[in-house]
Amino acid sequence: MFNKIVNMSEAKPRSAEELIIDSAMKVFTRRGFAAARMEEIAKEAGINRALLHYYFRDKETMFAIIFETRFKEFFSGIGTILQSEKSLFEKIREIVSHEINVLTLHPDLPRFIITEVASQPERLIQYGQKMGINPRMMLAQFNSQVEEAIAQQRIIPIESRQLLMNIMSMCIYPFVAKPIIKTMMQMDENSFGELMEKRKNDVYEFIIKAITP
Amino acid sequence: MFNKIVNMSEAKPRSAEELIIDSAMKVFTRRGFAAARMEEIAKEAGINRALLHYYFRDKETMFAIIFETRFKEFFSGIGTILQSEKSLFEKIREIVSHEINVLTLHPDLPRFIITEVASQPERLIQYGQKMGINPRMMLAQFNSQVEEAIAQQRIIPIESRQLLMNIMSMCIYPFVAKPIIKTMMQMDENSFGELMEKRKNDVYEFIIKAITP
DNA sequence: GTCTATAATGAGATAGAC
DNA sequence: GTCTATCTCATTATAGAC
Repeated sequence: MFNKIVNMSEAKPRSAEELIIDSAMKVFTRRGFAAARMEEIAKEAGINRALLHYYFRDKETMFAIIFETRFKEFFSGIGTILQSEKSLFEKIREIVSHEINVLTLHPDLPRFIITEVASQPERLIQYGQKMGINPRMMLAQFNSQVEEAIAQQRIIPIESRQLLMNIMSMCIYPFVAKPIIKTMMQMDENSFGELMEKRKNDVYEFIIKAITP
Repeated sequence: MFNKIVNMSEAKPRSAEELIIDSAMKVFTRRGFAAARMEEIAKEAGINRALLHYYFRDKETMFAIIFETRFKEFFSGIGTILQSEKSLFEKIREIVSHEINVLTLHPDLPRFIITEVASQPERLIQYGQKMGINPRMMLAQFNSQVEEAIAQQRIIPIESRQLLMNIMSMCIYPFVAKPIIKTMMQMDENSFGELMEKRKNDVYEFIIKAITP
């Protein structure tokens, strides 16, 4: 019990395994698989290179674990929202604020997923079905919701795929291109953060204005 | 003269140097700097590995040449349009169709630029000024154009940075995430192409609808 | 479990023949 | 100019002491 209290005020002592996972997450995300160095992972974890191989057989194995985690972070939220029972407009609001919230915390998540999927597209199908993601269903539901809204003239005619692409693009791209945007628009970390915070509402209103009759 | 005619019907015989450049372009773009292999570049050019070093000192040098070319492809078009004397609406239409046209021809261009800039942000400034790109001016002009349109109530109040981000996002992101989108939406190369062709108009109208009072 | 030392390999770069 | 053979080095992976 005394220990518990001490641990609450101190930084919790993490196992080597946890330290490695955390470090690998950072390094793989920052550099991508090919440019990541086992040395850098070990260093950031504060342990020896050989220990990486003790816990995880090799680089590929480590990467697979990291990729799966990040893959979930990237897809599970949006999947849940798309499949929920919310109304179309509510869904759009939720997607926008959820995406921008998550990506504010993990700005380099989408670039990581995108580059690694591009370099090995099999992974998308492999991990997708491994964690029970069914794009067909997700999209079908969104699609019929859009069709219905069009039929009832609550929104103007628009193809649901284009609408979904618009929504996702406006949320995700600014983070994918963050280094470019920051430089071009001469923003520091803070002003970028503020712009994204404000963007949650701006993008939502932009979309609603675009699709409302 | 006879030779000329023959050459016109045959594939033009390209110099080793050109073959290497073409191949390097493909391989670096496909894999990124870190994962690109000199072996693969040589193979695709149909020549020997040593010859790469004869024409271009080393991997870094080769990459710099490729990167500069692709950097221009990515930025010069948009730069020219932003700085032109066109009206705001014309500008938006031009940006959208120009971007989608270029990226249809070079779908993996933005992913390449983005990953390589992310891994070495100095390059952005370095190459940017090397080819006389001045983001401040480009954005300032677009900004005042937006402000003016707002003042004259031709468009609703909107922050120009957000508007520009929306435009660029909707054009570029679908190509950045192409492998993901194709899989999720179960499209083949053709249907993706058709969707993008249609997108030129869809995105333009989406934006206009969103900003018109 | 964690380290040091070392092996094994992969990949970039150079030397030198033709 | 173009190739084969070789060198060098960085990096992953393993063996074995503690």
